[in-house]
Amino acid sequence: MPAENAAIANKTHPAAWTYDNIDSMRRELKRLGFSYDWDREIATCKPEYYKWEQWLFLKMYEKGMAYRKEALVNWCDSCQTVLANEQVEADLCWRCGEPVRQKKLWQWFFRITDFAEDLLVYCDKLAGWPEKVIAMQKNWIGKSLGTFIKFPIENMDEHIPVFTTRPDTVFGATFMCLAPEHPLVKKLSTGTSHEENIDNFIERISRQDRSSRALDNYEKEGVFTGAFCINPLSGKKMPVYTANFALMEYGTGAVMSVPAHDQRDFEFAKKYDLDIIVVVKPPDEDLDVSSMTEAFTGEGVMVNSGDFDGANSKKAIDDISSFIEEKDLGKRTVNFRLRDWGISRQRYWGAPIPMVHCNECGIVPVKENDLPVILPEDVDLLEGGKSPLSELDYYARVKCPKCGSPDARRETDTMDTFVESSWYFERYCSPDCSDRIFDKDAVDYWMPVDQYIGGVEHAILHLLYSRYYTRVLNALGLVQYREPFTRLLTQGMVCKETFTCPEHGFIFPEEVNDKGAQPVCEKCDNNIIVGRVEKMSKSKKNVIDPNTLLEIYGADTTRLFCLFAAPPERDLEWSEQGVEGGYRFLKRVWRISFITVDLIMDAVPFNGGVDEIEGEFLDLYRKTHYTIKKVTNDIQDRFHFNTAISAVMELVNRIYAIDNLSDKLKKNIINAGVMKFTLESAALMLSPIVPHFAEELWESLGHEESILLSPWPSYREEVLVQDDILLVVQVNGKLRSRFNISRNTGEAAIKETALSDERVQKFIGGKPVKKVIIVKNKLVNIVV
RNA sequence: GCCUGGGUGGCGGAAUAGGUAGACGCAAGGGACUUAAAAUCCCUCGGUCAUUAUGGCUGUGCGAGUUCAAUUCUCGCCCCAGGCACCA
Repeated sequence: MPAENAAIANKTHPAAWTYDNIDSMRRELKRLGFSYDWDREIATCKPEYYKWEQWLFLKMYEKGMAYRKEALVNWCDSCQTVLANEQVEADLCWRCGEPVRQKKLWQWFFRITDFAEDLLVYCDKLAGWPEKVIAMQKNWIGKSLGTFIKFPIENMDEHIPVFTTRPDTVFGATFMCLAPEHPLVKKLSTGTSHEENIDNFIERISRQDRSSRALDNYEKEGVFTGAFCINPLSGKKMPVYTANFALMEYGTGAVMSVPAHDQRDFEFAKKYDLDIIVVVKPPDEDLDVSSMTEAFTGEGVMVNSGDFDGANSKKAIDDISSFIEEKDLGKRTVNFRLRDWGISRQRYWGAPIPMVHCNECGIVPVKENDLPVILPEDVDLLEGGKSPLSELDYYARVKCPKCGSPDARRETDTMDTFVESSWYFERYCSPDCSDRIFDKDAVDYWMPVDQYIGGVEHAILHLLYSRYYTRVLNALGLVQYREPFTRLLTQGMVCKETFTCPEHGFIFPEEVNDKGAQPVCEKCDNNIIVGRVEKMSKSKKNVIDPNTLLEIYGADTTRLFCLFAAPPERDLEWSEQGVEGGYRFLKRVWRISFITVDLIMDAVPFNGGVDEIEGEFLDLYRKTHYTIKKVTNDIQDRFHFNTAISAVMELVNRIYAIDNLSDKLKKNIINAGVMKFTLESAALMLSPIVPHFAEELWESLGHEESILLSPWPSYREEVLVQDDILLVVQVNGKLRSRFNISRNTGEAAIKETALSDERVQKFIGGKPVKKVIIVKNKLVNIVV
C-alpha cells in the first residue's frame, strides 16, 4: 500500500516504482560501503517470495489460524482500504495521516489473540530488547485480570454479561451501560416507547468519528432503554442505558456502572441523577455520597456489601470472585486489549490472498499446486487507489477448485504489507530455495537473528507481527524457536532544525543565505526563522541529500560523523560543522601517516617487552594497547561507536604531542616499530567505521593484501600494567592532592606518604584523623 | 490519567562495578606560520572569588536521605520526550 500510494502520486506503476526504489537504495547502500551479502537479496513483491506466503496462508487456514468474518474495521477513505488496529495512530491512518472511520466489512483475520498470553509472557524473556519496546508491546497486548458476571434482565429469560476488574464493587453497581452497537440495545428497546429515542441516539453516535469520541472533553451521554436488570449480588434493580463511552470491542460491550468508584460512571450518574452507593471506603474516613465530588477509586474497607463488609477491598476482589463462581453467576477471566490482525487490503499492490468464493461451495482454498496466485502487473491503476483487481475479469473469474464451477470468483483483496515483512528474515537464510518455504537446516543454522536493528516506529507493528508469525511457524513445526530476534537495537532518527521564511514557508537548507549576521531567504531576502530540531522530513524540508554529502565528503566522513555524533539508539542531530570536524580528523590521521611513513617503512610493528621502549614511545605503546582494549569493548559489546571513535582520536592526539617526531623515529628503530604498530592498529580500528579510508591507509603502510583480510588487533594485558601509578588523595571526600607511587606499595606506606603530603597536611589542619580509606591503585580518602 | 525513557558546559556528548565530573568533538577566544587568505599547528575554554601557588568556594533539574565518598543508590517533587488512553 505505501508503494502503491507513492506510485499513484508519481503517476507510475507500483512495480516500476518499487524496483526503481530497490535499485537506488541498493546503489546508495553500496556507495556508503555497507557490507551486506547481496547474494541473499530478495524482493517480497516477486512471485518466488509471495508464493510461500500464500502457501503459509493455506496452512494457517487449514489450522483455523486464518479466518474470515464480518466486522467493524478501520477504513481509510483516502487510502481506500482497511487498516489493522496497529496501523491506526491516534485515529489517523499510519500512512497518509487522514482520519479513519469504522466500517462493517467481511475481512480476513489472523488469530494473533491465540498467542496473546504467550507474546506477553515472552516479553520478559527478551533480555536483549530495549525496555521501551517491551513496555509498548505489553501495553498493546493489554492483559487485564477480571471477572465475567451475568446480570439477569428483568422479565426476560436473558442476561447481560459484563467484564469487570473490580468485582469488589459489584454491590455498588446501580445501572448498566451498553455500547450503542450492542445487539441487546435494539432487542430491549424495539416496540417500546423508548425505541425512537434509542434509534436516534445510535444513529447520531455512529456518525461521529472515532477521533472526536476519543477526546478528553468528549461528553459522556446515554439513553435509557426502558429495561432493567438485576444486580446479582445486591438484588437491586438497575436501569439499562446505552452510552457513547461503552465500547463494543472491549470486554463484552457492556459496563456494570459503579458511580461511587469509577470516575466515568460518577459523571454519568450525576448527569442523569442515578443512584450512587458507596461500597468501599478509605480506611481512616467515611464517604458521604452527597458531598462526593469525584469517585473513590482507591483500596479501602468494604461497606454496604452484605457478608463482605469490613473486609479489605483488595481481598474482597478475590472473595467475591470466588463467591460468584460458586453461585454460578459468572467466572474469573482474562481480557486482552489485543485483537485479531485484519490482513485484508482492498488494494492492488500486495500478495493475493489464495482463496476462491464459489456460489456452491462457499470459500475454497486455491490448490497448493496452483500456487502462486500471480498478481497481474499489466494493469492500469484506478483513480483514488481503488483496486482494479475485482474488475479484471481474467483474474477475478476462476473455476472453483472444488466443484469446477466456472462462475467462482477469486478473492481480490490482497494481504497487508506487514505480512511480507513478518518472515523475510527466514527467507534470507535460503533465498533461492524453490521447493519449500525455506531450507530447514539453513534456518536452524542462522536463526534467530542475533542482532536486529530497526526504528522504534515499528515497536508494535513489524516487531509484534514478526513475533506472532514466528509462533505460527513454530506451531506448524517449521521452526524450533519462538522469538525471531534475540537482541534488538532501535536506532534513533536523523534530526535537523527547520527553516521557515515568512513568504515561502518551510525552505531547504540550501535556500538559506547565512553569509550575513542574520540568515535570510535566498529567494526573497526575508529573515529566516530557525525552528526546533525535528526528524528530517520532506514536508518540513529540513533534509540533507545523502548524494550531495557523498559528493563533497565521501562515504567515510558521512559514516564517521553519523557514528560519532551520538550513540546509535539516540536521535542524531545533523550538524554541518560536525561533519566538517569528522573530515578534519581523517585528514589529521592521513597527514601524520604521510609524514612518517617513509621513516617506519622498514620497521617491524613492535611486539616486544615494554622495558625495551622509553619515554613518550612507551607511553604511546601503552596508549595503543589501551585503545585497542577500549575500542574492541565499545564496538563489540556496547555498540557505542562514538566513544570508540573518540578513543582513536585520543590516540592520534598522543602522536601529535610528540615533539620532533621524525627525528625520534629516524634515530631509533624501536620507536619506529612502536609508531608502525600504532598506525596499523589505528587503521584496523577505524576500518569498520571508515572502510575506504582505512584500506588506503593500510596500503600506504606497505600492505598488499586488503585490510579486510587482516585480523582485528589484539592487546596484551601486561603492557597495560604500569609500575608507576597516579594516586589521588582526598580529605573528607574532596580532592586535595595527587602523587605517583609504585604499583605494589603496601597500604601502610601509602597511608604514610599521603598523610605526610604538604597539601594534605594543610587540609587536615591538625584535626585528628578518624579513618583512612584506600582504594587500590586509585585513591586515598582521609576522614578527619 | 497510566506506562516507559531522559534532564551533565554555549552545543553534540563522556564518565562501563559508588571512587579525580566535563573525555572526544563542535562553536568561541588567543597565538604561530603566511605579503595576505585558506589550510595546518599550538594554547585557553562550567560558574565564581582570587592572581605568590599543583589556589579557594561552588557546580551533573529541585529537595531530602544512605555513604568515608553520589552524575551513579533510595524517597519526594518539577520539567522534557515517546507510547497508551472513555479499556469497564
